[in-house]
Amino acid sequence: MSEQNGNETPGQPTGDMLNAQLLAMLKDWSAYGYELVQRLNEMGMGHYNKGSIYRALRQLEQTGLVCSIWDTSASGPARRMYQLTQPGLLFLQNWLALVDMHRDMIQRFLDAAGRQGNRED
Amino acid sequence: MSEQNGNETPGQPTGDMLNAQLLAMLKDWSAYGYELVQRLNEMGMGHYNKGSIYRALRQLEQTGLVCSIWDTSASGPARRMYQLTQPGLLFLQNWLALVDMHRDMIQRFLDAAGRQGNRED
DNA sequence: AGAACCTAGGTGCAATACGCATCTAGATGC
DNA sequence: GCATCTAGATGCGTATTGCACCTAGGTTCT
Repeated sequence: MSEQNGNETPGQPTGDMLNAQLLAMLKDWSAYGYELVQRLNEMGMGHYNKGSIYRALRQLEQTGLVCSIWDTSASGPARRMYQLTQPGLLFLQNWLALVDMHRDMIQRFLDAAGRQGNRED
Repeated sequence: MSEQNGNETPGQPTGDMLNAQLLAMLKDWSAYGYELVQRLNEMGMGHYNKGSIYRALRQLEQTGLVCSIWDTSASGPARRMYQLTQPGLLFLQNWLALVDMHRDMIQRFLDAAGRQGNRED
């Protein structure tokens, strides 16, 4: 994942986080890479890298979480259409559970008002 | 972030995700690396890599999200004690907001019952 | 004493992941 | 022809990562 950029702002989601976003977007309808790149950027959560997304999709296919076919029906360059697979859906559910744990854990620590000293730095 | 391992299981959190876990654990009390390694592994969310955790802590210090001092008061090898800084707390809050967006986005896609075809793959 | 083990932090290296720029190629418009 | 948009992909230098290994203080057992 992209690390800090010198301040306190988290970087863009990459790795499993980006994978999960992509899989989620493929849940109920096929899509192709170019489309996903645009939709991710429209969705506001930071601006994504084309190269990383295309490569993430190819890797998701290699590991069987999505599958793809070439779509030449539309005019213009051929599109590689992706679909979520069953393992992909499983991954997504596992990921959601893990993110929930992560989120709750952080929330718990943030909520726990300084029980010893509450140093202000 | 660690990628797939050939099945549908997400890898261990690394990158910003690991950073957030570490920062959260430092919220209200200082701790040292060895301790954090053990506590992370006890907390169940996968088993973490010693090297990655020590390096993450050093990098968090470089970017100012934590600070550290050597603690030689206890017996045994010296411990590098870490504390969360104000920027670190800010990072944590920003991260939580970002994770919430990520989580909600995935949840939204998972909940949206197949609105077109609902292919079972 | 010294061997074995635990704590604590760290490094070296190969493999992977990433951002950025660039490339190919079809289609459309001028 | 030439510019531009769509669509996918790659090359390359850097950053991260996992794994194994190393240093060093301390305790326990023999």
